[in-house]
Amino acid sequence: MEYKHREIEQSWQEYWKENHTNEAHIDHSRPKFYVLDMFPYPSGAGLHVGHPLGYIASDIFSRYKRLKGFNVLHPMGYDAYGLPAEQYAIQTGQHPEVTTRNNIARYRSQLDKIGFCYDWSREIKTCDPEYYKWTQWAFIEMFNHYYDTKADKAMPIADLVSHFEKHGSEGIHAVQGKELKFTADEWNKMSDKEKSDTLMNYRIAYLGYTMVNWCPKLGTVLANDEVSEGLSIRGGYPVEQKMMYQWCLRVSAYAQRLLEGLETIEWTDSLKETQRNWIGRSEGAEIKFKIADSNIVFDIFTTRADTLFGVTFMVLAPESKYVDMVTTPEHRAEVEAYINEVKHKTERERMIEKKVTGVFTGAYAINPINGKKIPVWVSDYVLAGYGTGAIMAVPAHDSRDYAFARKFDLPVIPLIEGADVSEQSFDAKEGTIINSASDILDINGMQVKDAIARVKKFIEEAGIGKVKVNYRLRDAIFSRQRYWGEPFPVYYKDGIPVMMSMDKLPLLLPEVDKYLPTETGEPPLGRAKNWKTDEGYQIELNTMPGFAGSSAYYLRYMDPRNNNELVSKEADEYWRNVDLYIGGTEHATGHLIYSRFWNKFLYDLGKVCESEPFKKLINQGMIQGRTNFVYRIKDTNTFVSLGLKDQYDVTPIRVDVNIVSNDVLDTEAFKKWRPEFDDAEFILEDGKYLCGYAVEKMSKSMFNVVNPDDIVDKYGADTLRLYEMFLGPLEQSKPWDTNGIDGVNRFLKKLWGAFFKGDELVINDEQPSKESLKSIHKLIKKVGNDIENFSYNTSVSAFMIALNELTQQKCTSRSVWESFLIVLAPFAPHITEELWHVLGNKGSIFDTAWPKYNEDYLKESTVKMAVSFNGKARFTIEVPADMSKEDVEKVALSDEAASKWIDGKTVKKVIVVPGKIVNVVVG
RNA sequence: GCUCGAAUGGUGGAAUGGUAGACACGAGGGACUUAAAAUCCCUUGGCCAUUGCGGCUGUGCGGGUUCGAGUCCCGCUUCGAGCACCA
Repeated sequence: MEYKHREIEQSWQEYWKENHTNEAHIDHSRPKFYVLDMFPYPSGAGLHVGHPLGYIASDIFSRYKRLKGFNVLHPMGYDAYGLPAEQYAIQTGQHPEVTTRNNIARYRSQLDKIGFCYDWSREIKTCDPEYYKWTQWAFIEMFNHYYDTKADKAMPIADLVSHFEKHGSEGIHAVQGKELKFTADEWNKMSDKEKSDTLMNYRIAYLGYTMVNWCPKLGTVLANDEVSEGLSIRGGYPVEQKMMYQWCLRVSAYAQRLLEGLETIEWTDSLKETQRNWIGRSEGAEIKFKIADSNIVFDIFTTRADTLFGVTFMVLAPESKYVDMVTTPEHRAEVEAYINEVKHKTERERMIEKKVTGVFTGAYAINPINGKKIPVWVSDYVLAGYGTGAIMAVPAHDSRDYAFARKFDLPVIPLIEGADVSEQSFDAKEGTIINSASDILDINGMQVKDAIARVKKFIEEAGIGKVKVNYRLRDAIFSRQRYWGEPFPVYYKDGIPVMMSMDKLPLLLPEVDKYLPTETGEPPLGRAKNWKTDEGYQIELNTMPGFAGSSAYYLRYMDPRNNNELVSKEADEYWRNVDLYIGGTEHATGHLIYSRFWNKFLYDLGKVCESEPFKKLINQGMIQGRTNFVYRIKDTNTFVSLGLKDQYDVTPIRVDVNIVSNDVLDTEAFKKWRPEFDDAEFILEDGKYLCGYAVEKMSKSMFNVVNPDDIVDKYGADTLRLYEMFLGPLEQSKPWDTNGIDGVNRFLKKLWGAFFKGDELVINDEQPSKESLKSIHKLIKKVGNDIENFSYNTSVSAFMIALNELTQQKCTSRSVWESFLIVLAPFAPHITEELWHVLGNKGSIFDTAWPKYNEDYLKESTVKMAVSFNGKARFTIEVPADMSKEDVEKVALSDEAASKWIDGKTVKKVIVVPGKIVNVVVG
């Protein structure tokens, strides 16, 4: 009988659908297991063969867990808001919703063909009002909370308000934008607008003036993780810095908990490291510097309090408010010119130039440790957004300060014994301190580490500063000046932002005539008719960013149709959090930070019961494209095969990989591929045209896109699934190469063939042989271990080995083959279901249990051991597997060859490792 | 610059510190076939021997620990990833 993958796969996919095989329900009699894929943004290009890699891995794991008796939740949905659909809308006028719906339909049909076990009854789309109602709800909750540092969690803003009414700002423990001080009386006298503005300083979702990444080409601000090297990730357009009044999320309040939480989850070290870098905790001190002959005092942040004696100048960021305050009249013109110049440079220009620039303000600060007067400069190498936007410069021990000092001829005072600072700074945090003494403090002779601690303690005692921990993590900018996103449930009453009540949610995205900013430069929602509340108040014109919808979607899957809550308590307490999350590394600093933040916020509110959303996370590698090249002889239409191309002057041309097989070009298809090639001629080698290849990103423009639909059609979904896993370790990036796919396809055909002789089923109820039991139990053990360790490629090899062994043993025993099918089922669900059925079983193979393996079958009666002398293997002995160590030694030494070798020398040591090698040390 | 990871045949890749190269692709040879496809069998790291059995060498480079190192340690080289005027 022939293996007909098309019929088999279609019929089982229908069976699963009709029987709701993959739907999950709360069931307290079974342990739960939640397996999640990072849901895709449905792009217009559809899925290529790289996308399903992670989905296949999670599918295998889900099916395996199910066979192991777990109640598995394995849902899928779409991250449906995104720029491409909107850009397409701008160009064509087609509503992004239409584009998105079409793309989703395409994705769905592609996913269905691969035979995933998703519970589609739980499907969600972030652009669905029933879904984004809860995104809007979470935003309102964030608006209504502040972060309390004493309780170390989010608390209702109302608590803060009542504190203000009684005590003013005195005695609060709140994370705040600026340090504000006011009395109860002052608070009570504030206007509603003033109160609103003041509270923005504390709310977790707040409106604030911040420096944002503005992308003029996209017409919107972007989050830090959406920008790389001064260019937007989407589209690669230049990004500039701009002050804007924006909605922000106070993610920074959670910095420490986001850092600590990493200790409790099973993520790869590199991913945790990336998040630690992004959070960027740095311990240091904030020290007060007074401007000479004035009352102005400003703080600087440093991690090197020990270098206070080496400060030879101060630097303010151009955007610092102190610049204006300290600049002397004589220097004002020069300083203003400099600031103007800096302002007009984009971030990218600043980075490319890397020139040392700056200007003197004319002011002097007083070093609090020794009373020395030091000049205050302005330079763009100091960032406004980090620390206090001001630094103390220690050129001897900081390379940036050093470069600045050399350029402007400022003094350099070495503070560490033996450090040569004539050519470059000495940045290392080690050595013995010198030149560091004054009337009030002497740290000479101390080691750097101790000196830092000493100075920190001193400045706190002397009241000239305080110990401070800074984080690089910034608050997330939450407004986008775009159309295709969640509308903010906010309206403005007399200039005061007001949250809508829950009964007004979801606030639906309105229709607009064009997806472009208004003539007055307002976001596209400015075009919406009647974008006002019933009372006539203007509704917010910005929309939420892409990460808004993806930050809590894993919770919604637990209870996707609940109209009263994001997730019911019952569902949350059963499914808890994601046990296994699979997705790409590109979300390491975006989605995976925001989700953790969002989850912790909901945790503070008591809405979810786990403080971390994703217990274990696996990053699947990227599948790159494998581009094929043909070589055209210059100024001709003749193409020369790879091996002969060096004899000619050729231009390499990318050719569609779909008309190339095993690097051999289908020349007829090539002629038809493009009109200009229809009279192409070829210089062949060995009668074939061989193409060159290169590994590149998989994309249409490289002609290297392989569509999974084509593979499924030609070889079947089971072959695709096995082959994707066989390609290499899951977490490693690798190029797609269809060349090897015949191997796994052959394996499935052989498996099919093993069940039949002609059209007759050959499987019977005979007792399996010892060898067959050994082969199958070896396989059960190996595959179980491999799946738990995500080592799927070696599993595929194990199946091939086991199949070869069983066929060679002519094994036809039903029990053995049934075990084989169950173990293979997670990888190749269709063929195993079919053969399971052929064996006379009813129902789905996934309703059975994973076979138990018996260690006894794996034990060898005898083992071969290599006996080696001084590490060189000499001969092999065969001994009973359960022989004692001492007896093995005796056998090894009594062996004829051994005595010959030892002749004339004495045995120093005999090392016996059970089942391994006997090593005899002679000398 | 800092942090993390990687380097094994023609290719993708296997190897709890214990006979490196499993498994697969490709390649070469053979069987079946009028022929091709499909299928099956043999060979396949390199060098030498192949009228012997086999021998030598070999996991990016240089050291070290160990009876024994692809694996552990130290120092490099190259590639990849993340962060980056973060004070």
